[in-house]
Amino acid sequence: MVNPLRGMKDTVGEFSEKYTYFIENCSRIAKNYGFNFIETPILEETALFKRSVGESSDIVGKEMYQFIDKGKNDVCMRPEGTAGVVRAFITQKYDRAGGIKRFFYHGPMFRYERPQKGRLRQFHQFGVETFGQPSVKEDAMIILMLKEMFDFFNIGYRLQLNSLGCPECMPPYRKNLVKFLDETEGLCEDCLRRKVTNPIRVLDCKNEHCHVLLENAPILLENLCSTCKDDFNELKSILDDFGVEYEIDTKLVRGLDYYNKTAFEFVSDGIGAQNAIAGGGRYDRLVEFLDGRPTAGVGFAMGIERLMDLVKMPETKKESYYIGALSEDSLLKVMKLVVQMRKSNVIHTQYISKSVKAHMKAADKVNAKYFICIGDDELKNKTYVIKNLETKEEKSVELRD
RNA sequence: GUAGGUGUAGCUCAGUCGGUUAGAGCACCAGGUUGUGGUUCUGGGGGCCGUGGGUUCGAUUCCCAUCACUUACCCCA
Repeated sequence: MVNPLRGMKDTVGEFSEKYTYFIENCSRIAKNYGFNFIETPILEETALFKRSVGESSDIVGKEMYQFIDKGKNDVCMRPEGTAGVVRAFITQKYDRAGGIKRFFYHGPMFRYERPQKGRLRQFHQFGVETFGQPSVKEDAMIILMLKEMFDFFNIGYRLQLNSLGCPECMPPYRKNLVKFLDETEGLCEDCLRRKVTNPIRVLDCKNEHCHVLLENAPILLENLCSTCKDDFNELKSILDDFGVEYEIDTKLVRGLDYYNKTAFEFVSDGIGAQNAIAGGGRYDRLVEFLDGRPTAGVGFAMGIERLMDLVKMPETKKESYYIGALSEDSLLKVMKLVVQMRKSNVIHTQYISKSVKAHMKAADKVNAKYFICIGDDELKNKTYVIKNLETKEEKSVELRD
């Protein structure tokens, strides 16, 4: 027997129904907010992810499905969605055209990690990206959109907010932080490495000992330039106005290198240790890092698998038909009726003749609302009966050729 | 990469202090007098007890190894 690879799951059964339901409704809401569907390739040049997600990130450092293809290209299966969308934005020369573009996407992402609850090697994200809109009002708007999606599915969450500053205030802060780290003894190995590669991520360290050492570290949020500070305050005030609750987390830095200014994460309790259900923020420099014209960007991604346990499907109302044959002679007639009715209805059937009772049991099994059976009597009288299985009402209908 | 937990029917799990033919519930199929369902009743199919080795007269059970799944660390969605 061939098993699926570790950390890879089939989309099938109940999960498949929820998945479709989720994508359909998120897509609908995103369209209402002015976003258009985009799909980018799963395979991209490795350089794309190295330059966008960042070599210092764990994702690029150790979690990528990377290989050399038959054309000797160094390629990767995408570990996240933003890089590809930004690349597509530049490929289409939208950066040169100017204006505002909004995209939503969904599909599989790949990271070579140890699977656990809420973490797979192939998982699925639904995400959005806005290009060319530097206003913090857009940041607020996509958070409101995310809230609307979660509210639609009745998913509880906590929103955590931070600001990562901009090219004006981040570098001096970073210098400050590195100085502090240099003076601090006893940091864990990872932090010593991060101090060089990406010092901001030291703040994010889960090591308890490091936590204690970092208590007096300079705080990013208190060292923002006036523009960043104003923007962050405006974001908070908009969210207040819309009644969106949030927590400020000065240590929220996120694992990807491309974020600046607004960074946020939606977390949910009770779904295991992997509790981030959505994350996003602003990435105003990313387009130019990837050789496009400087263009502001902001977006988020949701982890679909992590949300599926929290999504409850609405009661589906019965509406399908079941049509069965009572004799060998009526089988063909049943098939004709089935094909004709399938033009506008969901029809279940079976290719064998059997008793009314057996057919009705089969009709119940597929959750049909209406029941039709055709046997020799029906062929002779040119009529058949439609039975409503819920109300038990029966209605006679003419059987046409 | 590290640590714990679990592998028995399609699914959820019992069980064997080592001993004849390995069980239940659910699901599936058939039937309950010859054309009216869901609940019920009866019957049926279906298991190399994860894999390999060791101890033993005898292993699904004890021991070792291995693989898979799972949870957690780490990191993230």
